[in-house]
Amino acid sequence: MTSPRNARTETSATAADVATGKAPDRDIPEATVARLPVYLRALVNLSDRGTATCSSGELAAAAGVNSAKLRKDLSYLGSYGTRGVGYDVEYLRYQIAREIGVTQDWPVVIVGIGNLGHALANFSGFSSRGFRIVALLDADPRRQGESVGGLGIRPFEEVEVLVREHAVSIGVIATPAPAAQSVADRLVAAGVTSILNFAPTVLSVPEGVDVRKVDLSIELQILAYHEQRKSLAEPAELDGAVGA
Amino acid sequence: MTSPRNARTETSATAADVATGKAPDRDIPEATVARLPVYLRALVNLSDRGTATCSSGELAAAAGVNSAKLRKDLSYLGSYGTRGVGYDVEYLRYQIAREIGVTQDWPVVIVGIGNLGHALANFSGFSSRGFRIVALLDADPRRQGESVGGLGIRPFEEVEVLVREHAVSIGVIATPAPAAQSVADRLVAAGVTSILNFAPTVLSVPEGVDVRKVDLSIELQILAYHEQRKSLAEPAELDGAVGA
DNA sequence: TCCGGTTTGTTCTCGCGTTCACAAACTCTT
DNA sequence: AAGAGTTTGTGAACGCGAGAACAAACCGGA
Repeated sequence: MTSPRNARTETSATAADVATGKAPDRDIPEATVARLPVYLRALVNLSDRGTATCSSGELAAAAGVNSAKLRKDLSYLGSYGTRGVGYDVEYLRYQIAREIGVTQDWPVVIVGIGNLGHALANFSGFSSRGFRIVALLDADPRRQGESVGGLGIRPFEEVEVLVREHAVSIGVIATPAPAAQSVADRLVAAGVTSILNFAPTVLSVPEGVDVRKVDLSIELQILAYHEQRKSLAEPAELDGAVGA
Repeated sequence: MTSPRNARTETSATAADVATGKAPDRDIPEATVARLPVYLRALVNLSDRGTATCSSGELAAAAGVNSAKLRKDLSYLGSYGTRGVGYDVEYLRYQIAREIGVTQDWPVVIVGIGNLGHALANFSGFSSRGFRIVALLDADPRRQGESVGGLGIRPFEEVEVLVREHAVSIGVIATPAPAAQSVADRLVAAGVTSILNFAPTVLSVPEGVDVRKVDLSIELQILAYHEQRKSLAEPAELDGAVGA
């Protein structure tokens, strides 16, 4: 798809927008940004299934959201639908991918190749979505040299060289919690400006650096809270086991 | 001082109050619930370091949030602080743990013992926080029998027996995306009412079942979006309107 | 006991996000 | 060509959460 402009109306977006791939708006709400990848995946699924067009209701169902919310989200990107018809799957898919930035390749380094790091290095969902793992780093000499997913584990000391060499701007931290902050500091110093942190600790980074946190135990604890609420609200099975 | 919370129920919550020590209210905002585990971890760290009391400012800094937000969050649980002094670390830690529900043990099953499942099974953050992995399930016969973290991998067919036997209410799905929905259906049918889903797909579950999603590639895509914004914004600032 | 310093708990305001509802716009049939 | 049927895009209302600001409460010293 070198020129994915199908039937585009000349109403809203200027011709230069589509030609150069420039985004129409500059301010997309964070909540919308977080949902765009979900829409993108739903569109890829529809595309693989051979669907050419879809309505907002169908896409919303596939993405697991409200259709009104989906339409409003898409409206921040531009008017890519056709009233009375719906959305062209391929066209919308390309537009969202371009907006997110996954039409280009993002080199990524992973630091901390323990159990989780292994899983991340082997995770196909990264490479299939515009992310290319260019280096695996670990401070433990016993792990260095080992090969995971066709990539050798390098000493963490090489982080500056590798980040510069591959122009890496996104780093993944999968180290134990005590090491995470110093790893983050070194990543930032090397030039990384976005960090995905799996270590269960709060990272402090300078202004301009984005950090997203994935905390497995926190997710479970949130579930536990609601689970506890359920069992307290409906003590159907256990009778009167209240009180400690 | 009087506690007319949201004068909602005429049945005062003081009944359970006396039993459990101070069973609080019924309506804690979701945003607060999501932060309670963070506070809990910060308190555990403080406790390990031997700190006896802390102010809202200190705890907020350790948790990476605003101090006003922290105090407001804690106020939903009750008045566990002392004005002019701060919070007793051990006491507040217990109160939050009890509120979340991690003072009791939560049996958990993990389905799909691939790379990620292995990492989850070995993840110490689960067992150290009230979650006990009671079964590892996989549909692949070649994986069955293998032992991970001292626990054998069982056939997925045994899910009903294992869930009933251990009274499991929380399940973790780490299967490939195509299998996730059927696994979820079977988990729910077996009695699981909370699911932590790592598969990159939208799960549909009946009313009353909680699902939380952890999607690694989505997190990276959100970072990529902001990263793209940075690289688009910065070069333009140095020299206006660089021609394409 | 009284006073100054400190910190919590709460109220108020503001902005963001969600949802409803509907006009605009498109297709299809007659 | 016109009307009926769909579906998008968006304006407006509403609810929730974030943050500032302040009174109430507590401790320690004199």
